[in-house]
Amino acid sequence: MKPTIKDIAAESGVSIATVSRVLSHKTGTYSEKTQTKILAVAKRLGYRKNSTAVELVKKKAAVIALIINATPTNFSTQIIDGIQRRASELGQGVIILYAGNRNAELQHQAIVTALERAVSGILLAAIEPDAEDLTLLKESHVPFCFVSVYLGTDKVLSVSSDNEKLAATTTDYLLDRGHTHIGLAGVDTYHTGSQRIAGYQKALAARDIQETTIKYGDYSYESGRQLLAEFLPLKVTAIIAASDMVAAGLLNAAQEAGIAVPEQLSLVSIDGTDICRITTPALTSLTQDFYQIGAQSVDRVMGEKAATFVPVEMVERGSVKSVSRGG
Amino acid sequence: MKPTIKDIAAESGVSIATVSRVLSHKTGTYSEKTQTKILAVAKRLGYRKNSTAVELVKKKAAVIALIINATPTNFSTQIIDGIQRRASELGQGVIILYAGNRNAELQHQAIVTALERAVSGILLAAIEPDAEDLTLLKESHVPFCFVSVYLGTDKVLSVSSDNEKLAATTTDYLLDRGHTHIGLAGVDTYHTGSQRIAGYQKALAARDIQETTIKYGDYSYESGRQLLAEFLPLKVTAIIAASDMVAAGLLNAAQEAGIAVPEQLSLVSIDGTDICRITTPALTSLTQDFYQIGAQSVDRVMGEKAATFVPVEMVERGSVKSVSRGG
DNA sequence: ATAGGCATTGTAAACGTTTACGTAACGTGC
DNA sequence: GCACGTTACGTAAACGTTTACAATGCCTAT
Repeated sequence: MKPTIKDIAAESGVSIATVSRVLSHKTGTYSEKTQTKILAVAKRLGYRKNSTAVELVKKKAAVIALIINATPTNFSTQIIDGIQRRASELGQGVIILYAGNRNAELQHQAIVTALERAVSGILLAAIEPDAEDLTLLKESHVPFCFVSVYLGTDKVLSVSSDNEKLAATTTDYLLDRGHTHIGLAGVDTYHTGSQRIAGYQKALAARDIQETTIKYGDYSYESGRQLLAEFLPLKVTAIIAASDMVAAGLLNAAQEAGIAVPEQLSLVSIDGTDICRITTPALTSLTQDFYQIGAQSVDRVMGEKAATFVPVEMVERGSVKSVSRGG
Repeated sequence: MKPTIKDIAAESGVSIATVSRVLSHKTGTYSEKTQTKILAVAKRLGYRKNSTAVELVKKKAAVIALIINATPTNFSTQIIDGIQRRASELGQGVIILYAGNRNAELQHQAIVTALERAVSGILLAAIEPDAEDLTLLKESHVPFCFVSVYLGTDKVLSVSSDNEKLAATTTDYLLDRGHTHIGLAGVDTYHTGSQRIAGYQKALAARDIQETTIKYGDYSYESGRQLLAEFLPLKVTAIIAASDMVAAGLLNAAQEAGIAVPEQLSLVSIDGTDICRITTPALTSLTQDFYQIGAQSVDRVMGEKAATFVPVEMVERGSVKSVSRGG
C-alpha cells in the first residue's frame, strides 16, 4: 500500500495536520525538530503526495489544459514547448487534449473534459470555436485563452501574431521588390484567413493595385501542391503561402512544372519553422514566434501580464527575387 | 457554485447514492422513472462531474501519462496522435509531461509527477532511462512502457521498430544496389544507436565487407549538416541517416558542396516523416509507423495485446541511385 | 399466509488531503 | 502572580464522489 500522511503521522507520533503542514511547507507553524523527524519518516516510507486529494480539497488543479487541433501544419511543437516551459515555471502541469481535425464534437468533448478536472486555465490552440463552445467556456468561470487565433475582439483572451499586419508586411515586402502580381495561397475561411486577406488587400490597395488573387486551402502540403496549378494561368510573379507546408507544396509543384523558384516565381511563407531551411531553395518567411505565443498564452490565462500580439520577423532565405519595376 | 450530486439529490428528492448510480450508468440498480427525473434535473442544473473526486475514491485516474523528450526530431506528433486516439478509445485521457532535452533531473521529476497523479499507465517516448528512474518506475507498481525505445530486454514493456533489423534491411537495400562503401550518420550512443549500428555491421559482415563508417550525432538537421564534411574524405557512395532531419542536413550540405544527390551520393533516411517529401530530391526512407507505435504502446501499458516491434517499410523516393558492381 | 427473491433505494464510510478552530505550554512584562 | 501573546500542535470538518451493506416493498411459489 502506498503510504499516506496518516502513516507518517502514526510512525512519528504526531497528528496528520502537523504532517500536512510540514509537507506543504507552511513555514512558521511547526518546529524544526518535528520537521526533521517527519521529513525523515516520509523519506524512509517512500511517501509521495496524492495530487488528487490535494486538488479535491483545494477545488483547483495545478494544471493547464491545452486543447489542440490535429492540424496539418507543424508549428504545434513549438507552441507546446513554450506552453510547457512557462507552465512549469508557474508550477502548473499541462494536459493536452486533442480535438481531432476541426471536429466540433471532439472539440466540445475536450472542453468538457477540461472543465471536469477543475483546471486552472484552458488554452485553445489553433481552434476556431463555435458559439456553443464559447458559451460553455464563458459560463464555466475558468479562464481561457485562444492561442495563435485572434477572434477580432479583446473581450476574449488571445495570444497570436497580428495576422492582418503580418500579411500587409509580407505583401509590402514583395511590392518593395517590384512584384505587382501577387497571389495569396492556402488561407482558411475563418478568422485567421480573413485577417490575412484583409492585410493583403489593404497593402495592395495602398499602392493602387486592384488585382488580388486569393486561393483557399487548409494549410497543408497537399493544399499547396494543388493550388499551384490554379495560379499558373494568372501570371502572378510572387505568391504568399499561408503556411510553410503550403509553401513547400507550391515550391515542389513549381519545380515539377519546370518553373524556377525564385527566378520565375517568388515565394514567401508565413510561419518560418524548420521546414524553410530544408527546402531547395530555402524559403524566405514571415516568421512567427510560436514559442513566445505559447509561453505568453500561459501568462495570459494565469492572469500575468502578457501581450495579445507577439512580434513577427521577416527572414530572408532564397525564394524571393526582385523584379524590375513595371514588369 | 458548481452543482454537485448533492444538489441534484436535494432537487429530485432522492439520495446522493441514487444520483451517483444513475449518473455513472450502474444499470439495473435504478428505475427508469428515477433515471429520467435525475437526468432532467442534472441537465437543468448544468451538472458536470468532478473527476478529481471520482479519482480519489477509485484510487485510479483514467489518464495515461506520456513523458517525452524535446528531441530535435519531428516524429513525436505522429506518436502523440496514435497515443491520443487509442487512449481515447479506451476511455483514457492523456497528460503530456516534457522531460527537457535528455535532462535527467526533469526526467525524474516528470516520473514523480505522473506517480503523484495515480495515472493508469506511464509511457516514456524517446527516453533513455537511468538506473534510478527504472527503479522508481518498477517500485511504483504502475505499468509503464517505453515508446520507440527498446532496452534490449523483454523484462521491460516496450513498443518500437526493430532497430537492428531495420538498419540491416536498409544496409541490404543499398548493398543490393551495388553500394559497398556505406556510411551510417547521426546515431546516438544509447540503445537505439547501438542496435542500429549492430544491424548495419551485421549486414555488411554478411557480405564480407569490413569497412564501416559510423558518425555519431543527435538526430538533428544541424547534426546532418556537420557530419557531411566528415564523410567526404572517406569516399562513401551512400549514407544511411539516423533520422529524416539528419538526412535533410546531409542533403543540403552536399548540394552546397556541389555533390549531386543521388548521382554522386545516395541517401536513405530512417523515419519517413513528411520531411522526406519536401526535400529535393525527395528522400528514400526506411519508414517507421510512428502512429502504430504510439497506439500499440497504449495497448501495451493498459494490458491489452500488442506487439513489441512494429513493422517498418522501405519507401523509395529519389535519393538513391544504383551503381555498377565493383564500383 | 409465508418465505424467499428481486428491484429499488437509502445510510454511511471511505478515499487523502487541507485548514479553521481550539488548546496547551511557555515566556514576557508588569 | 496575572494577563497576554506566541509557538506548536491536535481535532475535526470538508472537498465530491463511489459502494458495501442494510432496508423496504412487492411479487411469486408454496
